[in-house]
Amino acid sequence: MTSVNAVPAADGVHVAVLMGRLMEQIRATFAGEDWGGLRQSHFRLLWNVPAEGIRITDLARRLRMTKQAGGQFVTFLEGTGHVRTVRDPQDRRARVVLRTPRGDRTVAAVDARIRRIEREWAQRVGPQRYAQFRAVLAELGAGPG
Amino acid sequence: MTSVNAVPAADGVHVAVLMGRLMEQIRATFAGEDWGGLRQSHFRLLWNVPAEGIRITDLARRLRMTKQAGGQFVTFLEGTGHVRTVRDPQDRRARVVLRTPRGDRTVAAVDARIRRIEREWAQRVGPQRYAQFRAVLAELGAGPG
DNA sequence: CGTGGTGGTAAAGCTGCTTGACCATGTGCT
DNA sequence: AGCACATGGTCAAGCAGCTTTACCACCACG
Repeated sequence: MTSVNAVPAADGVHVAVLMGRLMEQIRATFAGEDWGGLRQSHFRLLWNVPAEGIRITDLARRLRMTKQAGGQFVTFLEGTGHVRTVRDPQDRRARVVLRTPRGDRTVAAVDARIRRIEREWAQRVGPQRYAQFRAVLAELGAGPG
Repeated sequence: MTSVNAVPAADGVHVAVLMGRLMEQIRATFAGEDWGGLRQSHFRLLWNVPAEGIRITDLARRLRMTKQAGGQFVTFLEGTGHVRTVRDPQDRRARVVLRTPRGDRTVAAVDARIRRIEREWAQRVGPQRYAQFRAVLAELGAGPG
């Protein structure tokens, strides 16, 4: 029996490895399906474009990347028709990124697909245990910063 | 009370995002410290070199990357003195990768650092809840394949 | 022996970024 | 009105962490 303060890491595999494996399961699932040429990085960006639109700089800050990187992804997704951009009338320097109907559909589809994966996981470990798992994950993910 | 089958994902943030945030916390922690020029990818490789040694091809398969990529990392870590390689006397084509004492120390230090992060997390959500979280994570990470 | 499989390397290319340089527009001050 | 400085965005180059393609060296077999 381990002491009360012990973290049950004695299996020799630490959290980073385990989370990496879970992430890999998601990655592999999506990689094995046809998502019209979009990859995870694109989903991540698209997912962070709110309905009201957002400036490239703000989007980039949200994703913790440079505005240049943000701009590259926006250009790509504009080419595939998932977002469009308009000049901000209040500030003619700024471009506001908006999701197209196609972008909306993609986001909805991705959300649904992930929920399906979560349901499978919940079944594997039991819905209640999964709910607890997810609650702790949310608390830790909310984080100190 | 949610239904028995429900996944508590209604916060609109899915697992992938949450896990990404946790991984980012680990990444940022290591990035803010001096690890002698080694990065996460190097730790990952080093961590998968067992005491008895391992062939480059087997190491690469373990990490689910090509043998070429494996070879590149081994070359790098050989340059930094964290691993050494010897020709397999049974099969002169093969190179066996072994950790040096320096490599051993690094692995131990990384393990200790991660355990410290885990202890912080356990304190934040409570040791018991963290233990449950980690158990579920291990089960899901063990995976179907 | 030769024929095919396996261990490894070399070179080029791709993704997902970053850094640095720059221009255009906005904001505040005088 | 004029100027300084900040901010939004783009262009070009480069780096990390891989993959693909091509190849050579050695092994195992019949």
